[in-house]
Amino acid sequence: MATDHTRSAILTAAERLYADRGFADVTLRDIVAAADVNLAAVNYHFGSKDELIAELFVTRSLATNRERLNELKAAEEAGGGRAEIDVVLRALVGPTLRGCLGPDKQRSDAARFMIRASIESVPPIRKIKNREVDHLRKFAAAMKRALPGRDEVDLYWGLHFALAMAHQTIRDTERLTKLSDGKCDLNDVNAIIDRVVAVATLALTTNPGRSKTGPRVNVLAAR
Amino acid sequence: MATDHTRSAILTAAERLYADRGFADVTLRDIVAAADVNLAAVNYHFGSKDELIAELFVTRSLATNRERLNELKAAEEAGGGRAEIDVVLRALVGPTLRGCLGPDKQRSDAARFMIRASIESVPPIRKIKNREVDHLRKFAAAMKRALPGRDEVDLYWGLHFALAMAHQTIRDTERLTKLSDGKCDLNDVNAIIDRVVAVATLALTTNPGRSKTGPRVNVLAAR
DNA sequence: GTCTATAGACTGATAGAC
DNA sequence: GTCTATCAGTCTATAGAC
Repeated sequence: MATDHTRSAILTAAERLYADRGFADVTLRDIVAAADVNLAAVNYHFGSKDELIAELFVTRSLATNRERLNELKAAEEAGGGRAEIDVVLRALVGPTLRGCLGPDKQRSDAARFMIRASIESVPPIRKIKNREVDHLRKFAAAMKRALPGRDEVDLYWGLHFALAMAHQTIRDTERLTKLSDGKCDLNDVNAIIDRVVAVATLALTTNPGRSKTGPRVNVLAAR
Repeated sequence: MATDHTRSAILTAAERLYADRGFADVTLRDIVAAADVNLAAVNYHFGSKDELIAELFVTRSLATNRERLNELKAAEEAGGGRAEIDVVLRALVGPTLRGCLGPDKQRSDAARFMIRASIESVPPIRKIKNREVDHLRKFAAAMKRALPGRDEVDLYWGLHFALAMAHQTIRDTERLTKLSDGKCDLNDVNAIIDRVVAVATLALTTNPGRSKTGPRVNVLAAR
């Protein structure tokens, strides 16, 4: 523990470099040069390059998951063990979106690292994401409490689509900005959260065949 | 052109290997061994590993884009220059989803390669995807014709969310299957297309503050 | 224990003979 | 157009100094 400085210097430098230039472009030699430590120190402290990336990602995603569960728990306790569906969805996508988007967040190394992890999805990160299912089950359960009458399959699709909209917005900020010629404001995080929650809530609370326009709008219960 | 066989042998072997094992795990030496050609042939015919990947991806995604535009054009001609919004959205997400999901498609090298490209998103592929905006503008225009009264910003968000749901479904098949304990059928492509189109259509055709359950459901026009 | 220095195996890329 | 030989650069592993 005498020189824990080396370990944290590697973590700090790696997070910044990966955030700036991506996983493919940054070598261990770049990292140790920026951290001003020896090359072998990475292997000594983390075992391998992949484990270094995994440690960075686990730290940040554990924090997000904790925030999500805190929001959910607070909402359900306030509602006597049951929260409205839009509040549950807000607890699911809010922390992630707030952590990755927004004007000043753009400068945080941690935020930019998580965006990068979302875009590039290298093997060590994919491996960790696959273990996320247990965490999501808690939200599926809360959604079931919020909408006890809804078909279980529809709930899973609703959860899946809510995460899809949130993650794609983080991942593809640039494309939406270009496509809309800057008209879609990606800096107003709260407005984005509202949009995602609203669409997912609507999909989960509208009964099949109720739309006023389309002839075959079956919402979540298709076919 | 005497030995164009070498070139196509490399393409075929590379597509299969990348589909099977991902971009990170497959080396040029693996590819030339499978194609039974010389190592230097890859650099001679394609310039670099990245350009080989780019060529594979461009070929497949051009085919999908063509299919999308054909569907859109046919629908708008049938409707006298204007198609219903759900039909436009179906032309947008249908070809991609049909190309990547489904029971037998799971065996096609091309389909599995495109899934892999969607998941791993290596630099050469990201570069190509960034040029996709012009293609999407045609769909934004068709959506504007379908819903002339709708705020332009809402249309862009609707397009963005439709693509988000489609791509995440392709990317994260495994997670949804695990989360739902197999209850969500990822083999029924038509049902999935219906779901995605239905949610996106609903989001685009419902006026703010009309939901029957939530107190603050503003759909796409948030804040 | 902590860290340095160094070696080894592998990668993509290329020069030059054929 | 094809091939051999070889390049510089990468990650990983380890022997040994502090």
